[in-house]
Amino acid sequence: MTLRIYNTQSRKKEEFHPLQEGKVGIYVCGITAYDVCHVGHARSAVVFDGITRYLRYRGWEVTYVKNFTDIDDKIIDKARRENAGINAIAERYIREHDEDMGMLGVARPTFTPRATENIDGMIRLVTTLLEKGLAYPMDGDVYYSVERFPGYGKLSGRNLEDMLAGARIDVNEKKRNPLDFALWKASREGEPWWESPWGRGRPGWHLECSVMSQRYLGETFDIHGGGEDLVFPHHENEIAQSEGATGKTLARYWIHNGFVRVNSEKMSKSLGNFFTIRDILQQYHPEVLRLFLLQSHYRSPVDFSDAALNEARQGMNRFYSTLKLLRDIAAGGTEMAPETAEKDGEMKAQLQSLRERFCEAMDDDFNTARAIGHLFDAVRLVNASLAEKKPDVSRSVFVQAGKTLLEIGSVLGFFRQESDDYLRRDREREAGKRGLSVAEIERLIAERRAARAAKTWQRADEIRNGLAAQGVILQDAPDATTWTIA
RNA sequence: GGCGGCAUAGCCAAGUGGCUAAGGCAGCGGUCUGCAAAACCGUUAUUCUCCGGUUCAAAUCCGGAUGCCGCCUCCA
Repeated sequence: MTLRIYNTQSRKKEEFHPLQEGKVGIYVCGITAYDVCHVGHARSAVVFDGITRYLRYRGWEVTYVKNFTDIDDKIIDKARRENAGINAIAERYIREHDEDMGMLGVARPTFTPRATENIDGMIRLVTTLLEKGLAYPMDGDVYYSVERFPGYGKLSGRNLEDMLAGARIDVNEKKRNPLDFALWKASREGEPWWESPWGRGRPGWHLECSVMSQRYLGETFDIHGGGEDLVFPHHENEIAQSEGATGKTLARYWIHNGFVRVNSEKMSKSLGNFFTIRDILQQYHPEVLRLFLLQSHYRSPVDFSDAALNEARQGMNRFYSTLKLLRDIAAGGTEMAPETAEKDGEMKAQLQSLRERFCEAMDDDFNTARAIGHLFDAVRLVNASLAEKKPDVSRSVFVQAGKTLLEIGSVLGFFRQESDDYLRRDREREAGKRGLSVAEIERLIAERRAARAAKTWQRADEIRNGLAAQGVILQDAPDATTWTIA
């Protein structure tokens, strides 16, 4: 089976073959560290986390590089407003980013370089571009001359004439062509600076990625990713810089994730319609957010809402409820069929088929939505066997089913928690949101158990209906009553 | 103004030329249950925004219309 990836540059799905047998190099543009991350950042992180996990699951050795932009206008502004150093600002938001991503279960990239650690490399790259006649200095700035790079526009499907025809480009008389972009900016009063052959200044935004990707992955590497808003101009400019300097292809496959929307509009800082990751994780389990994000294909827009998250929550509860059943079986607490059960072979075949269908879906441009569908199929299969009075599948095969679910789920970053803990935390969180007291709920349940034991059904039903009116749903089992929030 | 994307059930969402149009949420009927809930079984799109075309065959390809969105300025 071959992995196929939609390449932004060709606008087609292409077969993926890494440059080096058995190894994959991937570079993803990270955040500018000037504020806390919102759900849009979470999507990008979760999508590329899933992609790298799958590439590893498939057996490739993956080097995953994700940078931090720690020198930029917005960081400087923020530092000024807060009367702090830019390092302190960047440091703070990088730390917060790492915390958020940690909570989301995003695995750390192999390397997380920062722009300011790579100034020397950037100066060298600008020097090369000047030597090649692809850039020109102007009053302490250095600009890239887009007309001198023949492939300019190839990633985003634009050409210079069309772009110039559109009148929305600000005029800067220092530039020879309005589309030229700054490689190096002379520093103004009070701004941070580094010494350079062109005077004291600081790098333009696009430069760092060209330098850092080459440093960790080489002149040509396999996959370059980021949010779709980076296609133009950021990634187009990276190509111009890197390929202009080396004469070699920068990245062989370009992957861009779609936006998170709110009421059909892009979630963004400037529109002010964003939700921070940490706020959402107060309301929902991280895996619920992951499920919400991965239930759509990574290139489609996804509309963020409380209702949508709650649907994902119901789905995740379905997974964990089944995992709990399987875990209880593994612990030996459930009476089971003998090891020679008649349907063992069938179940084993289904489990193998689950693996295959999962890989088939993921091989088709990381179709996590389809893959998750298969996971739900497996849940139904297991539940159906367990629903029978005498399951005709033996314990060891159910144990195997649990392992398979955990194995496949882990590729998507799911099922990282013990099912009992997950379900308990879900109850408590949801009760908290509604201002309900867990102790009071459990007291009423105990009272109802006594009523049921005494067969005073009226009182038992009164308690249950009262709780149900508040959204507390009871589930009576022979040995205990559990509860959940609707 | 230039360039591009999307439109599938009540909602979310896979499916990109040919078997019964995945899956989730919600709903309905049944099994189970003291009654419920969960789970399971069944059911909910003769049809994929609309109009034309290509084809033996189209949600899937082509043309047009309508609607929504994005990039072109910082943006995941």
